[in-house]
Amino acid sequence: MSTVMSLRHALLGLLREQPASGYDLMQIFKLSLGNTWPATQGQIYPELGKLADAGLLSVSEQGARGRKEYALTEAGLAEIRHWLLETEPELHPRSESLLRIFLLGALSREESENYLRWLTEASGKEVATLEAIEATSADWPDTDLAEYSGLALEYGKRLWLMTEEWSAWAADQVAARTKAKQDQAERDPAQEEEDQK
Amino acid sequence: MSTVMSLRHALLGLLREQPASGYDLMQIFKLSLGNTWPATQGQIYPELGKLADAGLLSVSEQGARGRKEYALTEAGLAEIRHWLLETEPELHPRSESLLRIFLLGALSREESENYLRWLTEASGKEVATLEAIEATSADWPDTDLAEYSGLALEYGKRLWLMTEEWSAWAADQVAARTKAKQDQAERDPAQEEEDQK
DNA sequence: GACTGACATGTCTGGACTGACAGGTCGAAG
DNA sequence: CTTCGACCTGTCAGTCCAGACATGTCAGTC
Repeated sequence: MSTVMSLRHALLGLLREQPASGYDLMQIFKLSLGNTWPATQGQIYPELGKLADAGLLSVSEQGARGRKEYALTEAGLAEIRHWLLETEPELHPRSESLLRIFLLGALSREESENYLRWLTEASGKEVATLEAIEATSADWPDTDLAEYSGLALEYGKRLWLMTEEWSAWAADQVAARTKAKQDQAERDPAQEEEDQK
Repeated sequence: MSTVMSLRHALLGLLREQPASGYDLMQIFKLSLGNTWPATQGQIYPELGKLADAGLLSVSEQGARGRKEYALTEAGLAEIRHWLLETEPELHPRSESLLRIFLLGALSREESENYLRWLTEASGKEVATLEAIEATSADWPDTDLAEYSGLALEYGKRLWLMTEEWSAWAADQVAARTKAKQDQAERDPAQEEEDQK
């Protein structure tokens, strides 16, 4: 009950704001937490059941169409606090993006540069998206979730801005080295074939 | 064979540089890729077997103590290239760090601020670690992996520097809001109890 | 000649996650 | 009155992965 499995904590955290059904939570995941912690039905419904069994949630209301509304219990709140305060954050998660960088050597220099240029563009779009969200956030309700969402939003903006700058720099680096190799090849044609490989 | 499972690509990528055994690869993972893509024995050995069965690797040498050295095949290289060029990068991976920010509202303001201050400090240490690694990188061999590792290193540095700055800013934000709420409470004592909760 | 430490390979259990499938209800519009 | 779309709940097969466990070999040294 302690290792990773943060879906559990995401659900508890959302239910801290207000009771909700599995269906409601799916919508919320799509709109708000989806980028941060994707989750599908196949996970949410069983997990809600387990959490209720464990006493971290209670079924606060049974509605139409078999709707079950869950509410956070004291034990549930304690579990969130325990996770935040007493378990160590994972500072080095698996990073597919970084892995791709490490493997870039398997491509030609042109292809690598293209990839990095594409990343620059994609990062710029992410920044724009987040700025658009920020613009609508003025009329958010004054809840804790909204306040801390604002901090998370700022983090996202800085992250993508950083990625945009870095990838532009990295693409330039690759391009510069391509050129250096070409110059070298002109000076010493015997090397040329090997460098192109 | 196409969805995620990037351990496969990490292994293929490392074997692109030179043939190695499962044991060798474990050491390399610990030292170099470990922060980016952790992997354990329990995963590496079965995966090598599968990759060899699929023809993406070949057993290039059988040594003492049952040692099996694997080498990348043409099909293996093609698979790396396919992954890099034709599969879409996951731009929004699960982020435990961000999830923690979203849930910070479950803590008191003091606790939240402490967490953010701790993060500032931890980020600073990460920057220092990466700078130390960078200092030793001057005498790295002049391979593709080394070149692209350099780009990845720079990414890491910028990421942690950004995190350091952001978390310091976020802690200040929380502190400022704490103060604002206190001032308000002094003006309107009836609200005090609710705000402290 | 016995011990130790690095070398080297694997298996197994159990939890997390994806993507697809399956089934049922209610309100409103045509 | 029927049909459609939104609502609402779940299951299942297959993969991925962590952590622990099990097994054995070789080189050097005391």
